[in-house]
Amino acid sequence: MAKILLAEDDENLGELLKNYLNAKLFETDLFSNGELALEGFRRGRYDLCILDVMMPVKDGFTLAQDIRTINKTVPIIFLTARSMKEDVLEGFKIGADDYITKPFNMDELLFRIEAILRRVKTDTQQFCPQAYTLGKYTFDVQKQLLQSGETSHKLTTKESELLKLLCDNANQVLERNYALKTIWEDDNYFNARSMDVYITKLRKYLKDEPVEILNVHGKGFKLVV
Amino acid sequence: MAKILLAEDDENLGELLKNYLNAKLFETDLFSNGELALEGFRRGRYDLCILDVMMPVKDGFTLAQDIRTINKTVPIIFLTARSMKEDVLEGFKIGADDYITKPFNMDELLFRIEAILRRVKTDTQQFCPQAYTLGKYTFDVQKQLLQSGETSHKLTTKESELLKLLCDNANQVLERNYALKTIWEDDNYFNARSMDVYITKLRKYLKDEPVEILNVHGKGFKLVV
DNA sequence: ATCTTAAGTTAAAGATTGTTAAATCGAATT
DNA sequence: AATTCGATTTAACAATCTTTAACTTAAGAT
Repeated sequence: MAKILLAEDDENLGELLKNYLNAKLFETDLFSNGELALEGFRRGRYDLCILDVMMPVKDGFTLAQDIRTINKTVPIIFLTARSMKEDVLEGFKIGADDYITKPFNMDELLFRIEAILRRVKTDTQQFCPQAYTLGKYTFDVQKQLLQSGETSHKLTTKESELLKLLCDNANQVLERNYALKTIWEDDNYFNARSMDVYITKLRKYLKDEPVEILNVHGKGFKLVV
Repeated sequence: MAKILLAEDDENLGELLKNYLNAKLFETDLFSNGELALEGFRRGRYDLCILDVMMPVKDGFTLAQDIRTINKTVPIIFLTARSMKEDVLEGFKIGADDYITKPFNMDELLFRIEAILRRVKTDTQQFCPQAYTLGKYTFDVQKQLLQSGETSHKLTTKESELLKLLCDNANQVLERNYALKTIWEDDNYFNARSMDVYITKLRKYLKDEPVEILNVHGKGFKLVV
């Protein structure tokens, strides 16, 4: 989840924004002036900054420049009191990604945030190599490979997806409808039967291992390790 | 210098914008409706699209969606007649990077364009090198060359385009229909089979490398590095 | 105990993908 | 205009993946 630095001296607006953004599943830290915000920026790792232009102690533009000396790429959005053209252009010169004039619509701000993060994110998606240990096997999720020194099985996509879900929920019940919606995109009778077939396949791979796929009647399956 | 696609049915405004942007050292192509613009997009390589929402034949939103099926990342800015909130939110949902309401200030548009291009540029500098590393090979996209000290393969255009898409989406699923629309311009049965042939070719080049092109049944392919 | 529903297993059917080779296309050259 | 050559598409067949079907077994309820 993206972390947002919010610098806004108006306490009411600041809290309102923070709550709104947090409700939208962002993690927002609010600072009431530019100095504090800069300190906060040094301390934490933020994915995006929203800076009010008019603030006591250190205004938004100065703050932005300070942030830029620390981090040249973090997206910055300015909030300006009204459409002061000079302000706007000044902001973009510093390297703003966007600006919004007060009063503004929350949804619009949200969409602008999302538009910017989307652009940043598509390239930041770094792969996280995932591997689980199942008895003598190592399950490489990326490569869809179940391998040990002696033997190895190349898994099909569905086998791999299902095994991954089971591993993610090891020793817990993986609910049928959740697995079906996640992997098969719809939980109907036929997909459920298809899933049963794949459970059988996985059990065959793991039959000599000290792990077991148990059925929880009417609920789902549990991988016991 | 960045190339801009401009779709605007109002001839006066369109020419004005085009001249302004060209004066600012962009290379701008103007299209007077959505159909022509889409055709132009297929033909040329653009760094940014500016689309009027209200256009005859094909409106801006439909055009944007068509463009997105061909290219998921090219920045899009909408021009809306007035601040129609629904329009705005709709636009962002499609994946707009920004929008501007008419009447607008040319300088502001320019700064917004620059802000977006700046971000795209830093991203591409950081994450999308012109060359990828695949095992012992270096894949030079420009030169369509897959080379190592010992061996090197000159790739054909299609081989190279497909490998580039796979590299861009490394460790993620490259969807069949996306690849087909991007490289083959149409996803029909025969193009799909043609793509399969090229997957085989690429696999042969990479057969001794620690990278692999996996099939995701019914979805597409995944280059695992 | 009996009944109903869920799950297990296996095999076949259906669909997608892998591979190779031949046919076609298009640009460059004769 | 014909020829050549490489690139791409089409065709044919093989292999693999997924779903469906049929039948069996197990679990829970009456």
